[in-house]
Amino acid sequence: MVEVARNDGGRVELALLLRRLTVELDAVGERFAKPHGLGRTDVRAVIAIMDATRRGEPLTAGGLGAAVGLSSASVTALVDRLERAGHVHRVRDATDRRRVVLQMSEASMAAGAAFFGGLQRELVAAMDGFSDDDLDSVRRWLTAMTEVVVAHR
Amino acid sequence: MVEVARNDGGRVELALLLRRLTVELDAVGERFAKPHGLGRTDVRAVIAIMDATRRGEPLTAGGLGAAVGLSSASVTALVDRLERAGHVHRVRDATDRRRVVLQMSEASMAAGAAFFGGLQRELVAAMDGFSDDDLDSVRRWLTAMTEVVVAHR
DNA sequence: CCGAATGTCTCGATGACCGAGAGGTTAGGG
DNA sequence: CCCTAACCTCTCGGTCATCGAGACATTCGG
Repeated sequence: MVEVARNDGGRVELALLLRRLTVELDAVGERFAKPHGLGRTDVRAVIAIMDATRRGEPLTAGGLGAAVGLSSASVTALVDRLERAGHVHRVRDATDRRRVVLQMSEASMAAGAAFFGGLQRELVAAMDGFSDDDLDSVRRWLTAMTEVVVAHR
Repeated sequence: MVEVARNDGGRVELALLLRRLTVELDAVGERFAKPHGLGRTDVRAVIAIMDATRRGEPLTAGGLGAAVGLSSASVTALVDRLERAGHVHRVRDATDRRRVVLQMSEASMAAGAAFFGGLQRELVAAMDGFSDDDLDSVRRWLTAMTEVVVAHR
């Protein structure tokens, strides 16, 4: 690894920086989860539900399972946990009464917005020191890296 | 979120791109874990052991626990699993015989290098389309973002 | 109206994790 | 040389997240 870092123009270093950043972002997730009595999966679930709600396409139990990669049995247990903790409500869909749509509670929506929204604002603020050209480079880079990662099997 | 995206020069979009990328990188970890009979934690452990070994400071059981945030009991179980699967060996430290240092097996080292090294090569290759200035912008940005994330409590 | 498809939940089993504490090892002071 | 405190790892018992299989309710097409 180190020995490769000679004539690559620092490209390997960027890969390592990226890994470091993802590790730290992971840690942030845990710092959010702990005080709220949530586990890893629960945070992913909450984020998925909030994202879907914001998109105006509320998640169903099944959709949540697909989103976070859980079996139906696990989704039931997961939603039980989140509901018991007051983070989501189960609501029977009016048009298809087999389905259960998940709604975030006001309080949890606010808590999530405060935590992650706060982080996002800090990140955006830290971008003030960058020119539009800088940020455009970053955007293209992030897009390229994501494509590689998605394609990697 | 969307409504903030008007006059920020795409900064929020970058934050979302970053999140997308971390999610995909997470998925890569799982694609590595599954076929090798490993769990989430196991992969983190293997990476920690490989990193430490490369640094020339082999991890002990206790060090591994600190690195991945597990109790000593869990570390024992974790190392049991990895050892049973043939990924690591327990070796009593010669100078301090209380300690157990962990060594990756040749085979697993090779498998890890093939998988993650391969991904790294693809990432580096995808950076060919970027100028040195581009990459310098990216480097500064990654560094700045990491600082924000680390500082966020 | 009936059967197949669909969405969610229940049950029992498995495995990862933790807290408490046992057991062996080292270092330092009488 | 021994005793004790500190240290590192492992064992034990319990808790919780997850899964596979299948039950139950609902919808949809013929």
